Amino acid sequence: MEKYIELSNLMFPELNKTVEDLETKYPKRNIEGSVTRFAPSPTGFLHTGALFTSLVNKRIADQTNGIFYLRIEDTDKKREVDGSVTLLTSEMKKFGILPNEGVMSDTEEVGEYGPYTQSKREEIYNICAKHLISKGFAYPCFCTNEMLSVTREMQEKNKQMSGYYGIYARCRNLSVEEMIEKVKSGEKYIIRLKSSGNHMKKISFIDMIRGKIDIAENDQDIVIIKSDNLPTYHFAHVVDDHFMRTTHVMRGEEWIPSVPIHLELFTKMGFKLPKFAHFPTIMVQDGVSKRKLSKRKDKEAAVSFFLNNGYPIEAVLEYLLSVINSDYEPWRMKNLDKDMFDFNIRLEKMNSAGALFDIFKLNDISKEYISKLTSKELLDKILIWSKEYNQEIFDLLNIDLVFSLKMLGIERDNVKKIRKDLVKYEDISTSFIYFFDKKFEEDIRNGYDFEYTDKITKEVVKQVLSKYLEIYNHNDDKELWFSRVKLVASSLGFCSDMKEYKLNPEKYIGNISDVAGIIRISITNRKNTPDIYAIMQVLGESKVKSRINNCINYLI
RNA sequence: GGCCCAUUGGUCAAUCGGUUAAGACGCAGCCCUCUCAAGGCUGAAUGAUGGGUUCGAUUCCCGUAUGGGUCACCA
Repeated sequence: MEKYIELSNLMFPELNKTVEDLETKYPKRNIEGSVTRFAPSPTGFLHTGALFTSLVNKRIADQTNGIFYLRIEDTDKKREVDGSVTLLTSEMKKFGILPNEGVMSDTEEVGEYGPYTQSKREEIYNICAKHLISKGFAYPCFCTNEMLSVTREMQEKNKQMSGYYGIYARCRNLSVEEMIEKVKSGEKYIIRLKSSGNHMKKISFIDMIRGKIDIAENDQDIVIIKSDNLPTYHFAHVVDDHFMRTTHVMRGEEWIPSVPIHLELFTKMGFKLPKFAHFPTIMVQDGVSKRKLSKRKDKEAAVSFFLNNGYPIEAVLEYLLSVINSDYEPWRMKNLDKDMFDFNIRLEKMNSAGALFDIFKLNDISKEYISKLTSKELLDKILIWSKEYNQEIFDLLNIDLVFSLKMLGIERDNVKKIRKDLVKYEDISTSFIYFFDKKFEEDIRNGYDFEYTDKITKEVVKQVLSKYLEIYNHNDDKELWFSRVKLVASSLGFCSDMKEYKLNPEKYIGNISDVAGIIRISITNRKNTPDIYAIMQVLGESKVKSRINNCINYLI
């Protein structure tokens, strides 16, 4: 025992703080609620899976009036990407996933349990590592990378379990005297856990989503402090989640296999275990098989995909909520006017199988969401979005805001007929583009999209437009307007009654919908649009007339 | 390969041993209709597989198959 203490003092001569000091400095939190965290590595943008993870953590904390904090796990300096923290925090903010504590931006940390950036916590890890060494639960390992890879190759050749354990853990069998000797002589080392586990023995832990999980004990002398003096994930996780007083460790299922390591570490440190929950991975269909959402292959893997395309934040969040707990949807249908966060998620209800990312479902939720907005709300949201993500749309809408508002109000501010053709804000640039003169003119530069037939010839189309223009009155109400269209139809040999037309199609050149279609194309150059009367009302008399006139001229 | 997790329609899924196996998305058809969207109605489509346990199994247990994860001085 004495010897271990001597060794630990030799390895950390400057360090005189103890684990007890840390316990005092980071006392148990005086709250009832759950303490959860999101702990990403600063390796780039916010991944969709990470958004899922952070949402659950956030909700569990909020639902219990607990604390949700953000911790940055930057112990791998090689993989770190500049600017990630700024990106990460700003993207989380956009989705409304604000931490109560921890890293708020790349320059700001809030809370009494920090620092919340792992690279700033070296001393804390060292104190804990020293503690382990002084107890004989950890030791310095002097093996070089070359030695380790030789061992690994041999293990592979002999089909043995790879890793640093048992007889392969050369340095664990060094006597303390030898260790002291080597350290004194300045030999380079890293620090390993001295595992006392038995791989043949099973232990179990309770996962809040999956229930009891039986798994082999850890017997690997895993590295806890690397040669750059920073901890590995396993050690940092145990130390941080203890001293930040996390009650619920909730992370992706890829961590399940390393839980035995964590369990041993918690125990050897004398820490109380937090509760664990491991989320299923969000998958994507790739041909016939499923795979993890991949940063490189799948555009929807990055949260910026939703932002760039103008998916309403609320829709993305609702979609995620429905993946977290599938009873969210029925709840939503029953509680139309409630806030989505009035819904309490439950870990036990979460499906443990990996869910496919379903863009159709997201689209549907998004359509539904947008359809419920008033035109004023919609305009405001699109303006906010486009200002940052789509300057062209922003400029177009700003040409005449009153006009834009009317445009978005078509078949909207009327509960009976809700349009659901807008999936995301970006769709403005396709489905509403003909409202803008500049864009419309560009569009017809290559001609109109009329489809001529034997009966409906270019000449007939021209006649329809001329006749329509002749009797058009902008002040008509909708019924009057339609009766005039009927008049145009019957005067030129079209049938103005659909039922009659279906009975005797051969008697007519075409029907009322052909006439409306011709007018539609002359004004919008689209075969499909919302109510053509409403469109004309928004465009105004002079634009309508000049567009029809232009079209007639084109046909000559 | 070892270990771990998973497996109900194309997708998300409900069922706390007994159901005509919900619902949603998507798909198809019909109705409504100036086109589209929406809406209404209808439809096709599901318990991977082999054994147990049980009066009875989608539900519990075991094997097999398939998919995913993990075996670093990365997280």
